[in-house]
Amino acid sequence: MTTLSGHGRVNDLESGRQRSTMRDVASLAGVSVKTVSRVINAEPGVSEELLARVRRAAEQLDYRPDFSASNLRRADRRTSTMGLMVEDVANEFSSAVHAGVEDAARERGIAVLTASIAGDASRERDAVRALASRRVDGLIVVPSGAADSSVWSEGGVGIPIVFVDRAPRGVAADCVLTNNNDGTRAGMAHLLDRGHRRIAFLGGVARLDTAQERYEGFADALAAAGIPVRPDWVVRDLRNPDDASAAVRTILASDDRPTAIFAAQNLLSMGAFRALREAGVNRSIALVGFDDFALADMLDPAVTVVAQDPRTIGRRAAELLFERMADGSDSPRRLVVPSRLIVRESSLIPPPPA
Amino acid sequence: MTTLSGHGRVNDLESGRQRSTMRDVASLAGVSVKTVSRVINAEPGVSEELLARVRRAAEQLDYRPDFSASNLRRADRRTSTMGLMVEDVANEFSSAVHAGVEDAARERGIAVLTASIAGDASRERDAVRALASRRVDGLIVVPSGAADSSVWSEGGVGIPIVFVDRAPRGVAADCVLTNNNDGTRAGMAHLLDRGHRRIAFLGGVARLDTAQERYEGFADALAAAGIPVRPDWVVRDLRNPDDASAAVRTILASDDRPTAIFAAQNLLSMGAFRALREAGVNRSIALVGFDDFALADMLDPAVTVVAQDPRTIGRRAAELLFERMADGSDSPRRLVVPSRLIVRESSLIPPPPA
DNA sequence: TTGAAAGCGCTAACAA
DNA sequence: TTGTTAGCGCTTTCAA
Repeated sequence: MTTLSGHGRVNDLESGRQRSTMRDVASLAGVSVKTVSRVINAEPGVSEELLARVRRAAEQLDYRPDFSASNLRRADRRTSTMGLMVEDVANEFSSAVHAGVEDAARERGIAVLTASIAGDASRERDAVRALASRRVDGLIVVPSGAADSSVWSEGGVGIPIVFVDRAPRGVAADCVLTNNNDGTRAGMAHLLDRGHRRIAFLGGVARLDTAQERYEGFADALAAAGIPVRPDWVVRDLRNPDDASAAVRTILASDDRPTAIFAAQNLLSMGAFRALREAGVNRSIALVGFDDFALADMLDPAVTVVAQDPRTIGRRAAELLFERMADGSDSPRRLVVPSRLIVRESSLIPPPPA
Repeated sequence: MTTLSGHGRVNDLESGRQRSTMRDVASLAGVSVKTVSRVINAEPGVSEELLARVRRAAEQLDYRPDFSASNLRRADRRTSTMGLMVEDVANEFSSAVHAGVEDAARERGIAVLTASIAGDASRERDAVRALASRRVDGLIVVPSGAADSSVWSEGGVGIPIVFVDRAPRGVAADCVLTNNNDGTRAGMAHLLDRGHRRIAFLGGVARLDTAQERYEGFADALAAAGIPVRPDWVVRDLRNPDDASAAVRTILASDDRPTAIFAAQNLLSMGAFRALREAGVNRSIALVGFDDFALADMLDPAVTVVAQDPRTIGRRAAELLFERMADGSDSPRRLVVPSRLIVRESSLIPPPPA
């Protein structure tokens, strides 16, 4: 076995191979199991002497309490474990949310189980089942939009859930969101202020509220400026950077080019930037993206973004979940973590003189 | 409670609130618990009729097996849960490893608990304890180097561990590594081929084998070319992009500048690039980095890297762990996932004519 | 302050 | 093919 044995520990032989139980500790300390239980759980009412004896025995046997056994018998049935379901743990936004969730969870001694669902409905179902079977105390979910909301009613039964980034339609639940519409309007206002009138829009999976709200923010901003939406400059349902690059190439192929592009998500901004650069127009067509991303400020030109704060979003979601688990009152809460416009260079490109 | 109840399901009242057990299913189906257990675990030898009856009852009650109870009784005591300890889940390398681990784990129905340890020895200890108490079947660890290897002997007792990226000193265990020395030499050979003789080195925490091997690769490459190491151009123990930026600024401040820089880690490459760009020399001093990173190819100039394959590393580590859990033979295995040089533009900058 | 007995939800071992 | 009994490691309940 690669199982590590205790290098240089005194009692290698007794403790090394076999996991010791409370009973082992009890018999070594010469007390009852219940006394050991009291010591391990820091319950009051154990004499100093026994306390010391039990501790020593536990140390000697390298005793580790068994969460599942404890949980099984315990009245509240808490596992001190929560689940986090995201699109893809390797994605910059998801992993920042994850980090925020971990921060909050660690403070409370709660462990985090993660599952990437990759926009796949069946994986979404499987993940819920897997987490439910492991009796997580709660769930934080960035819904993929692939599965309909029934997953959350059938599957989530009995587990408190907090949704992040977007709530599935028709399910009233706690959620932590970004102000998508306002954020997009702020980005658009900035472009309009700089004289842009011909602006293209690159949007994500339209079924998601997030994407929908950002599109509406775009449309609202144009409407407020008295500019009609040009359907040929609006491409939605884009799923990855390559989709976005292709969309930009198509738009650029026309004689009638926009002077600026709004990309509604970080992967789309990256894809758009790539296409602009490959076409050699990265310094002549303006770009604003929703979501910040690493090195956005190091590109040429540095990309202006409407930045979300995914780590804070994750932390708030976890805190909301813990409150939920504790009180369980019946009014779903909706938290908005504001976005902010970070003006860099890509939006400062003026429209060409007509 | 925000706990979701089954929207539109037939048996909301029975199933909604209370979690049902095997006993509930058994009594609803009119069979014994053991029969239900057989059905749930797909054991053979149950008549078609009872099978159907049990399944219907389970469905009706929205029954979910309880992993911890099952695990408690089961002979092999497997929890079908594993742990992953990384520096920081939000880091690009870590999260790619995580994704690879998840890929392999999902195929086997194993859930992944994650913990970020942020190079903090006490967090490393806490995480091991937390995971051990939850009885994970195995552990994949990217050691921070902050804690000494005793964590892995004291703490890891009884749990199979696979180390990734670097193995802690003095512990013989399975690990999955990159060919750090070779990779670095390949990057250096490329720079030397292009005529560079004055090359600076930016290294990570020197205590880690990874960083040490990369430094040795650098030194070896210079030695082979008959070039002495210039101590003022070697900066090690850099922990983040800012450290790297500062180091580059210091190096640039001297009259005697290098013509190229080798950065031994992705965060350091980013920091180095930033400093070069801010000094306006990003197009005149060559740069090669270890580790690829998002948008490296979109920078100006696109950054040449020695790319690791962190997702594959994660997958291989998980597969190695599963083998370990299954067989448990006693020879630690060491897997090397090769890196490869991706030549982009930053290394094609020639040294200025002497 | 301490401990004995029962039982959490499930599966192993065995019996019918 | 089906069911019964015991017990996994722990906490609850209650008695000493």
